[in-house]
Amino acid sequence: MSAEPRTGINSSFGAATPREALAEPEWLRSVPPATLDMLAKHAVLHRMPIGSTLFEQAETPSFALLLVAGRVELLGVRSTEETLVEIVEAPDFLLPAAVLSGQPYLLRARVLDEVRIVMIQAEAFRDAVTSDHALCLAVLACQATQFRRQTMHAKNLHLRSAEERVGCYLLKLLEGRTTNTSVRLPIEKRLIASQLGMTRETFSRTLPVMIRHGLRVEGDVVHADDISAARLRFHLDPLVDGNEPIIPLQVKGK
Amino acid sequence: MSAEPRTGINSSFGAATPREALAEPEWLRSVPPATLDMLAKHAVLHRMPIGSTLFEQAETPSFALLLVAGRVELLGVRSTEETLVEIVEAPDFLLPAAVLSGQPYLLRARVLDEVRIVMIQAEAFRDAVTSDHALCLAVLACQATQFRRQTMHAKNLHLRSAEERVGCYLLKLLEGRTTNTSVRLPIEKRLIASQLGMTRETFSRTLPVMIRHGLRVEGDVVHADDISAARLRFHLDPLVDGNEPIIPLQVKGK
DNA sequence: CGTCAGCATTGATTTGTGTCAATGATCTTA
DNA sequence: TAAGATCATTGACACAAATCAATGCTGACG
Repeated sequence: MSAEPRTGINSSFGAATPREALAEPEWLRSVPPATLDMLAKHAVLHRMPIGSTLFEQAETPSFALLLVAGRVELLGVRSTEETLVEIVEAPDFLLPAAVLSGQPYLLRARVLDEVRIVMIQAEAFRDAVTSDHALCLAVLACQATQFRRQTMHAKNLHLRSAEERVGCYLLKLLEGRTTNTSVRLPIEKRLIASQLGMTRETFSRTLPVMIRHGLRVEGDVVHADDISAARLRFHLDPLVDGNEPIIPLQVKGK
Repeated sequence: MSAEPRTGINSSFGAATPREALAEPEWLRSVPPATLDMLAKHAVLHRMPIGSTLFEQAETPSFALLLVAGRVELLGVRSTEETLVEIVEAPDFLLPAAVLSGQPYLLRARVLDEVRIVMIQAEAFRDAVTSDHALCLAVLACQATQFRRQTMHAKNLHLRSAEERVGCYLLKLLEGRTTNTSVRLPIEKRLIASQLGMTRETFSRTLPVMIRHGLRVEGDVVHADDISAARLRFHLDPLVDGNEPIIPLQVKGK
């Protein structure tokens, strides 16, 4: 493995207060400052280290958690088994569905990167959503995007073989950089494996196979020996691999 | 198999016009009549037979589809493969996420029962959501509930074996009726199988095994020979098997 | 600097489910 | 009522991926 640590793109060391943090996500831009003030009044800004559990399955949410920096994995749990259901990247809300409906969380949330979160009292959050239309639209946009991500994830798992999932994952990494012919794996292999719905071992075994299709992984670096060969074998599908941004609709008078 | 046909509980032959249909779902109650009028003006009421495709994957939605009676399956498609992602039961919206964001559908929608749907022009729907807070909250509640259903489905598939999924499915059917010791399967076995994420063959093979745990399936009837034995082996979990209703928050003035 | 914990790799083996194929049951339609 | 379609069952088999197990690697920390 290489020497330098793998850091996320989240250097956003900005925000020192909840109010500042609430100003960061673009998709909260359209929310009136007064509403954000109100939310901030019932919120605290927190920093949590890797591996911390933000909430546990079956817990009833007492806060709405706005992730302002870092990544969180959402896991379905059954005694000792865990299965990754989604990875949330800042800026986004963590399972707004549970908070809004006041129902227990269906998943466990664990910190992947070091994260910064705004914890907004659930009651205050619901009040804000019911009293401010713009916020309601923003949350709806979050929820809609997360729903589609979950759908894509399900399709990826059920419609592709392990090998294809790995191939497409690597290919997608490379497509990001048009110029470069090699990329760093953004996270540990065990996490990629769980994201792709397979065991570490299977992932490990699948990597060498990729050489046959023009992709070589050494340590945590991906080399595109023959990217057209890779594209020939693996087909990225925007309906599975797409990155869809959160774009709230804008309030309109009647 | 028994002689009598299996009919859904959806006899709601009510609504003859879009406007009437929009008045039916309880979770639209809090939406001002004026808004529903406006939606109805841009909508048509349609009836579709079993097997019809309501929309195709990758299509860009031109209508918001409100399911007022019947059931629809949402399928991920890859060439000839299909995988069931969700089953939507009336009354509910079909993939509001796609309509709101104006992005292409990620799934194919196919009619299970005969359905009745209100087709609302997408643009009119978005306008209504951006101009009426109550509707926005109602759609948000739909979207949130669907998100949680999808999460439960994912957990069911990944955290339980095929046998457990079948057992829990049958057990859940029986738990509905406290009095009775036997129930009809509500849908064809092939559909149950796909709902449980397995092939017909596997489902077929798993049924006889259930006898060991006090559940006997003959034709399309489930007999609870020893329901406590079944409960001992299979554990229903509200975080996986729960039925959560759509309950929108109510608009509140500032 | 050595020890220890977590990750990664590799091999041998198992196993749950899918696939393919054949037959029978049931329902539909002419 | 016969024919054809769809669904269900059953068996034999294949195979992808998980599991178990052993080893090496890397990085953290006293």
